[in-house]
Amino acid sequence: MSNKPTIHDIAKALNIDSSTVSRALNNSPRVTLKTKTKILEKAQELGYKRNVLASNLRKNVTNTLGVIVPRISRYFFSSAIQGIEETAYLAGYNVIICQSLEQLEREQSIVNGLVEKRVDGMLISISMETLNYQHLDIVKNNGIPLVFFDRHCNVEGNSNVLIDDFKGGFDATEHLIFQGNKDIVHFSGPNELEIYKNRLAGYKAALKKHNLPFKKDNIIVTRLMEEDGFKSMQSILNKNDKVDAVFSANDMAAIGAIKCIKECQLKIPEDIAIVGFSNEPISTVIEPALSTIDQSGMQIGKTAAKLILSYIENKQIPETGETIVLKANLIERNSSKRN
Amino acid sequence: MSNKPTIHDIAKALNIDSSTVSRALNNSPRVTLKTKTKILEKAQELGYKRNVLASNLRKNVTNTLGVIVPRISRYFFSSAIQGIEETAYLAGYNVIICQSLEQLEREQSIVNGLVEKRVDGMLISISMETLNYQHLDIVKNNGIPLVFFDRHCNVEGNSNVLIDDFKGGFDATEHLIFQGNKDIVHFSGPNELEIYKNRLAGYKAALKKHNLPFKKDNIIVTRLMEEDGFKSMQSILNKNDKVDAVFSANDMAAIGAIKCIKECQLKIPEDIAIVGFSNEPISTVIEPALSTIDQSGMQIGKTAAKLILSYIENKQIPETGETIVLKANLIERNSSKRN
DNA sequence: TATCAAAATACAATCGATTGTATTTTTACT
DNA sequence: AGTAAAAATACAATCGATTGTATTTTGATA
Repeated sequence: MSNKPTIHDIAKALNIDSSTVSRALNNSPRVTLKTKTKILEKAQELGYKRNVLASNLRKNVTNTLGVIVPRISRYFFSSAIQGIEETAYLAGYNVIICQSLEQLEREQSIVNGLVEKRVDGMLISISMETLNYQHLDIVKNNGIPLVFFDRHCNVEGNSNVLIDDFKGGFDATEHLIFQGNKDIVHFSGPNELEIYKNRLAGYKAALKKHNLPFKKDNIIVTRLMEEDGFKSMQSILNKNDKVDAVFSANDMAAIGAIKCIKECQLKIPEDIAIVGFSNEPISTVIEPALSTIDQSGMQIGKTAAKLILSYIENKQIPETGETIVLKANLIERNSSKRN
Repeated sequence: MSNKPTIHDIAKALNIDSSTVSRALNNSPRVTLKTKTKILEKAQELGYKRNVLASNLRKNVTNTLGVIVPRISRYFFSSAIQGIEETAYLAGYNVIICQSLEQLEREQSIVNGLVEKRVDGMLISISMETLNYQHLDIVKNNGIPLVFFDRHCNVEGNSNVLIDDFKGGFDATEHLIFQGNKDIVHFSGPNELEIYKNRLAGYKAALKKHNLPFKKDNIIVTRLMEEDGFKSMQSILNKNDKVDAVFSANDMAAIGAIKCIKECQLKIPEDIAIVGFSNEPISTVIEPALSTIDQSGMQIGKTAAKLILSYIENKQIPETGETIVLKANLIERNSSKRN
């Protein structure tokens, strides 16, 4: 089929055995230096390239990580992927990227595909539709290390790399309270997802600490797209004139809200103050600049990659998972700072 | 090593040959329906999963595309990757993503790695340092189809998916001229890159058409990061008070320029009008909203993926490459529209 | 020089699926 | 029933590298 030289060609040319060639190319101490150089020269001469497929089959590894995210083009995820790729590259691993597009069914089929492809490890940030986790059992059953990042599930024994969503939610809300706001709406995401649960819990805790009443009506659950934020804001402005602040569980919805408020000729933060979550680049550009919780996708990605690489290299997944929680810091900008 | 069932286990259990099992699982017409169902049932019973590594070795394919971009987290690239992934997924392919981080050396090593890994096809948007292309020869030499997208190189026989950079540059510049601007600066990127050459050429052509003089000093070449745009704008404001508009070869630099202009208390577009390039989401959020050339990463990605998949499926790379040029349309926003 | 341990290399099985060819079984027709 | 053609299945090599074991070679020592 192809004319690519193999170790057998090298062996034949030098009248030695292919096992010796293989060992020489892998720099095994079992081959004498003289033979090694002879073999390396011949390999060079023939333009030999190792067939990774054959090697992988024999060794049952792929030097590949599988990564599943809801959507690659979301800044948070693309920067997480960037961190994963950089870390994996340094360790000699490649990264297969897949996107669930927030669909459970697709996530399931991707998981199966990656297991079939024998990735050495898997990193996942689950979709908004992922409310049960059976489709992930297959990963563990096949002995493939699995690390969740950001969007995880609350299951004992999993390994996760997260940011401190509770503290983020708490700080964001408390900051709004410090600025004198009393009636704070929270834009939340699907509340089956841990991250949104925890941000909401932080919000509640801050209200409680400062003796502000928790109103069920002040929680608006959507998918937190920009349009969702816009519409949510519209409905607030239509029915309740007491709301003086919004804590949005992500930046995109916050930006939708800002656009809505500006269209209504209201002032930010004087009429409505806003805090977002994620510190996407866009948050420094909108006017007023959006206060938000800094969540470095890059750092999460790097941490998650390091964690899974450690499992792979040690050939052992800890029985009880590890969870690494990264700091989430409030960045105060003009969308919430009253003078 | 592992206890995973193979076709041999199925064969043994049914007292037939493994070749028949293989054919049955691949739905070959050479196996009778009765045997097929028997085999499928047994496979199900044993929890058989095909070993893709073995299959790949034998068939010498990987069902994997390699993608190289300068940086994953740039919106244009992440949306191109999104398009590539979606298209590849539908065709049953996975996508390995690598980033050159604008470094030639790293790009070289990535290319070698992907060739070694035997990807079935490769998509690349070259780095800013990529001024010669020898490291790409190995791709063709190994019979791997290669498609450039966006950042390509001007080499006969390559296949490319591009947008119409010349027209984009021309339209952006002419639009500024129509708005009454007479002294238009152009922020350009490394002029070895075709895309920047072409955008510049479009700029020049528009000036010429409208009998405006081309001034060498009005071309500022940087890497077009946001800081570059900021600094370039600073130096313009410091030395030349006649400049009335900027056409930036990307949005990030344009945004840097806008920030600089606003800091200097000048008005956009009254004092300086600005047009960017790419239509990144951020361009709708900045104030004033940035006029720009719409360049859908998603569409470029999808088109490029379709093109390379066609080469792979047809097992033939056209001798003389194909180049697909997608439309680039001007979007007029407030950063350039004078009333 | 003979002997033995150590070093270097060869042998051969293996990873698991695929596929061209050979053989057996079935089917159809005289 | 006998035979040829067609269908189904079995055999065996192959993809290319890896690795445990066996064999040969080297070299040191008596």
